[in-house]
Amino acid sequence: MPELPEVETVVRSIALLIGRRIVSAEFRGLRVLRGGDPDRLAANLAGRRIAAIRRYGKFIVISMEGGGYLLIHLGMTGRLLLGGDAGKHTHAIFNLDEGVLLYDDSRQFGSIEWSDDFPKRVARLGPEPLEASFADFARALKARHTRIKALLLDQRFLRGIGNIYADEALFRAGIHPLATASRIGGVRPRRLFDAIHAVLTEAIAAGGSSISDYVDAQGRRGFFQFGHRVYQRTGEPCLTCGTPIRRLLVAQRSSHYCPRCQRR
DNA sequence: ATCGGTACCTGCACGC
DNA sequence: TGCGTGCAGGTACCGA
Repeated sequence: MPELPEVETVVRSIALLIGRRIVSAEFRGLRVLRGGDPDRLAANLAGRRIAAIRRYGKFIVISMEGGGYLLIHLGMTGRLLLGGDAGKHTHAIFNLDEGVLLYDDSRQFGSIEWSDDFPKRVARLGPEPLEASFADFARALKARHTRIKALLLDQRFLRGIGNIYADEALFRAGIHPLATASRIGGVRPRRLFDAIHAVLTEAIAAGGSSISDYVDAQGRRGFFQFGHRVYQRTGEPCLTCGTPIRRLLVAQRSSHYCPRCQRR
């Protein structure tokens, strides 16, 4: 579920944990723990204090006092929850000197891993969409001969954009999802850059999109789903021209677009 | 090196 | 009620 705006909202909602101490940690059945040793990680975390919590694209990086990083990715259904009871899909429990933090993930596409050094998975990512310069964006766009929708989903191009915000940005920019990135010319690179900026900024302000069950660490739903113009609106009228929104598959992902506003 | 397709996992909505 | 199908904010990995 979570793309950049949702992960940003989660990070903000757990910022109050900075300075807290992890008393103990428990990991259950973990596919999510990516081959790491649950007991060793629990022992490593016990007694350590949280120094910083930052977001890089869709990754959450928790820096620990004394060095080392806890890397968390929410996958499709991952949730970090402050307080509450452990359930069927709770895979990690962090007992803090004040309160408890749970990691919940029904589909188990998320991950939790420890890294002594700054995580390589994060170092490999492209720039933050809200920090990248237009010049760099335009240059990178021109260099890629792939379909624009697939490129927006590529975390090495920009980090943090997922299926919802890719579709929403392309709609706002009037670009067809199958357009070849390098052949997007004229004012359209600028329009796409601005559209990405606008849609992410608006979504963060709205606390993200809650399609089915996304919530922040305090259990609050976002409301940017009410601002979606094409995502999951197949068959409904385009808000600009009334043409029914269409859906097609690009890179095995649903892409929603207006065939009139987004010509090939 | 770059691509596009598949695998991973659970839950839900739908048609029969 | 149950069963099969398709779909869902994710990334990693494979072969071409």
